[in-house]
Amino acid sequence: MSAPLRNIGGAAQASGVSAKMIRHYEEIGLVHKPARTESGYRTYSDAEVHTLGFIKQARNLGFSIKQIGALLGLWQDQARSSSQVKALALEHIAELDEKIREMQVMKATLERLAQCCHGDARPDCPILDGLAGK
Amino acid sequence: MSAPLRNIGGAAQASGVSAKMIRHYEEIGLVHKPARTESGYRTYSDAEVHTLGFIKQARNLGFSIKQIGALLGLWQDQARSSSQVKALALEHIAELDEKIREMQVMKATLERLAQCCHGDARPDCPILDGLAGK
DNA sequence: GCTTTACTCTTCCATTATGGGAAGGTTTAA
DNA sequence: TTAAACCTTCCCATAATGGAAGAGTAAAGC
Repeated sequence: MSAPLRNIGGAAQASGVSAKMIRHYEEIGLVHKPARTESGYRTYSDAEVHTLGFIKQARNLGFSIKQIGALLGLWQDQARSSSQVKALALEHIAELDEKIREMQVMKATLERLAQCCHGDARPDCPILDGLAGK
Repeated sequence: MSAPLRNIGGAAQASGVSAKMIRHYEEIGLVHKPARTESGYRTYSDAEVHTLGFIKQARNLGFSIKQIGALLGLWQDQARSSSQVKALALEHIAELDEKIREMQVMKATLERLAQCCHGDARPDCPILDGLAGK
């Protein structure tokens, strides 16, 4: 009962990361180069698939690839302190918050303009006027 | 008192769009090719600078270049109906809303994980556990 | 064993919007 | 006249993902 090895399609299905992205993550050094069969096919162990799943979860939470690299380093570092991880998470939360706020401002401005626009067959339009700086 | 013509630097300063981006917008056909001096410098009229300012405002509200192309078309179309503009705006509001919602979910999930993390010198960390799918 | 089908391989191109920089010509002001 | 401040084009880079082409490989059916 050796660890099951999968080629890239199986690893993709098991981890939720597309084969395309797995190759990409390898190319940019986010994950180690996997073993290859004699004919050159990549083969992935359970541990490698698990790592890909970790990356997938982190992407789902909006972490950048750079941040994920740091998270992976901490994950695999037995001597990490949880404060390091928490700092990364809080930093990302702050980024999310800023982007959310920016978009809420955009949305509010647009809604205000849209509310003033009668939205019928006539050409005059406060939305365009607003964009034109009037 | 003919209309003052500016070269690209002046147009950039007056519109808030960088010279780099003005050239880019020209290249992708978002704005018309401006006149050139004998030596090849672009020259911009007030109307062209105004158009660039329009684009800048639309970008500030998060419209995509494609959407801005449509907005510009409507802006310059005397026969437009305000309902067309409003439809574009509402569509974009819906996009913003969706992105905001996605990020709020990310943020809430992360905050929940971070709250469980004691954030001290010990290595055990619910954030990493969460990412690892535990 | 042969054929077909489903993988996989690499390499290149595209996306979105923006910026940096190099190498060289022009304008302007001292 | 020369130096600074412009401008030109062209190429490259970002972040994350996808697609397609052209060629090799694996597995299943018959």
